[in-house]
Amino acid sequence: MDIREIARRAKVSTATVSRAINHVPTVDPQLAKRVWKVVDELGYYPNTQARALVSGRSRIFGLIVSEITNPFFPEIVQTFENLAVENNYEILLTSTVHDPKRMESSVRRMIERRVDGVAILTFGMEDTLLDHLRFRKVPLVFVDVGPNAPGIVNIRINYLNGIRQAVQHLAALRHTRIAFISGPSNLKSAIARRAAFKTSMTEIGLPADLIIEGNHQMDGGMKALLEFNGLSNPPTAVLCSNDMTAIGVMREAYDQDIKIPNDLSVIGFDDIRLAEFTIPPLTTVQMSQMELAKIAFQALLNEVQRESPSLERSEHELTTTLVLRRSTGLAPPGRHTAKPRKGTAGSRIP
Amino acid sequence: MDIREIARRAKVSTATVSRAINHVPTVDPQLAKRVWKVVDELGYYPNTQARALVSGRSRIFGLIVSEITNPFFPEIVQTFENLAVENNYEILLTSTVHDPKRMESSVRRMIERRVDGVAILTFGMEDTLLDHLRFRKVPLVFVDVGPNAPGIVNIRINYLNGIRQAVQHLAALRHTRIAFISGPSNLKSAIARRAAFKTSMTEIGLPADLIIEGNHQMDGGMKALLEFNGLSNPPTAVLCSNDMTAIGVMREAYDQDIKIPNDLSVIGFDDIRLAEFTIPPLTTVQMSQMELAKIAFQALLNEVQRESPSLERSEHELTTTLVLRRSTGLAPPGRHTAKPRKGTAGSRIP
DNA sequence: ATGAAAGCGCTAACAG
DNA sequence: CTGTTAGCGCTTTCAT
Repeated sequence: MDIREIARRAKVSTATVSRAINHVPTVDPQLAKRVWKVVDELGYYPNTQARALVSGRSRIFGLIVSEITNPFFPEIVQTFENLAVENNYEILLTSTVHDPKRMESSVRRMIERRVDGVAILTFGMEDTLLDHLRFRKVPLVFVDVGPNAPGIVNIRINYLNGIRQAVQHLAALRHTRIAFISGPSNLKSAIARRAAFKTSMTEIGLPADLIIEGNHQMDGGMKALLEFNGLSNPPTAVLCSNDMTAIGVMREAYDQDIKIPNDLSVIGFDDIRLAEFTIPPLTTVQMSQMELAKIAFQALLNEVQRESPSLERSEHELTTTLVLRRSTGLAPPGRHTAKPRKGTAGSRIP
Repeated sequence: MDIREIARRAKVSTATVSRAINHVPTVDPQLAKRVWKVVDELGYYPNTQARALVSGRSRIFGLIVSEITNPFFPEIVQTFENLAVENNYEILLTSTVHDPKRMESSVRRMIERRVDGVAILTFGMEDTLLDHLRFRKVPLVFVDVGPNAPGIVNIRINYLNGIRQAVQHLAALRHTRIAFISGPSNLKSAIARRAAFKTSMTEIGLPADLIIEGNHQMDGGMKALLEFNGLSNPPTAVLCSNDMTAIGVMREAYDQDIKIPNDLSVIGFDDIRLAEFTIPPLTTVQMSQMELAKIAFQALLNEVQRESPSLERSEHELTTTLVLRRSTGLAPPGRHTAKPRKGTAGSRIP
């Protein structure tokens, strides 16, 4: 069942069918009605492959993420899809799973399917790979910082705003020993967060000397808390470079029978959906995944709809902000002496 | 840059280029080498739209889920994508977000993009919608139960196995007051789980009288626990129809200062990634999302690679199994008198 | 083993 | 306003 079949049955030419389907205003309403009638009767759906082939636009946007199982991404993917549906786009989702081969195949898949634009929401991607996309003039959107070139859209994150709020929130609760568990030191976004922490502490005259490098995973948070507690004067509050790290801290605290927020305050970063469901609910710096997805999608759409290619790279800013839940509280009294802490909890069943 | 450009530069016909690229064995190795050289030099990538148009196969599998933000799905999507990459397929991911309009658009999108098969991992989809797919002879895979028709693959879940293990685990820990929080009663999968619970209880001579209907969300679990605690003889263990419900129970227990597992044992269902990260880590019935994705993908691939259309619907079974973590323990002593429970925890800061 | 050419389903000139 | 027709980039007979 193709456009000719429709044309035959509606007794018009294929061109008219095409025009009717695409709502070209010049077509006679009578004919249009006839065409639509047949279309509906036969359950005809245009073949997008053929459309793409002739029009040169696939109406597909690529979306490259690190891994979908990373709780940071589902919300983004969902928002991106919602916008795609609204705008008659499809989304080609690929994940790099931190594997160079998969990064390569992601780019290859984007090119093979002739996507109209790509949002790259993964951190750390070879520049040479991106050149393939750039070479083909595929509109690109980056987070944090991408190559400095025309037609490339950049979403800059204001990490400082939220992290400053977090630090000041803790200070207001009379914490002075505030620690930071960073992300991997080869991640731009992690570096920026740590820098924002240092700045925020310095601003209010507190030393930013309690910093341990984590890995943005739960076990990194667990290990870091263990280390902090080995100190003669452990922190009373811990700010984490992402939520998974904070969850690790809370888990380790649970195992050690350290009460949150009474004995220890914890703040995360990202505000993944899960943060609402932890025990206690996690106070965290929100980097709105919905906002991020919206900005990225809209930027792509602008780029595609623009007649003349944009000559300058554009910038967008996404700010971060603290959301209070229940993992932070007043600094424990007598905080300058290490509180005696129990060992691991007793044996469990089974 | 197209196949003709390659042909010109390699001084062969487009047919030969096509054959070389597709590794047709009859092509002269010399020529093939020449073709590949040019392909690599120019960074040529075949246009999949054109390929699909002429071959009639898009090499795209559709994947319909309820919502990507439901923690049950990311693992499935990731596994599905990994398999797709291995097999040179692309995946068209759509979510219904429980909206009839979106269900319709999901089906429409699948048809427009001419997918080679669809895995429907969402519960509750109009049969009339599916008819559009069936009509076009698109291979379909369902979970639980789909329409009984040729060429439709069915993945049947053995709910009983895991739920029986859960019930018996609790019984072994001397629980006799075991409650169940079900899912929405219009969901086939939820009904099946509740039935499995009843069967399992009856088998060992325990009454299955403590059942409250939840909603597969956190708040449903919270409310249910509240209700149970209003009883003169509240349960000492709660089995939940899914993990989010269990997380709600644990959250409410935390608010009520009920200790898990000391005062109350909790078991979930699904074993979403998050279950490992709760406090305490959640004992739950695992329904392997990886397995499910693998079965679904493989079934689709089989269907596509088969020469003659299969005449009978095929069945696959996925079993469930209990995974022990730390949310279950011995029934509290003197369980037949309601343990006095404190009210909500004191005021919190901020 | 290779090439010429038809055609997949659609859109967009161009003609009328 | 409508129809005719030339391709979009590729695969695949059918000849050679």
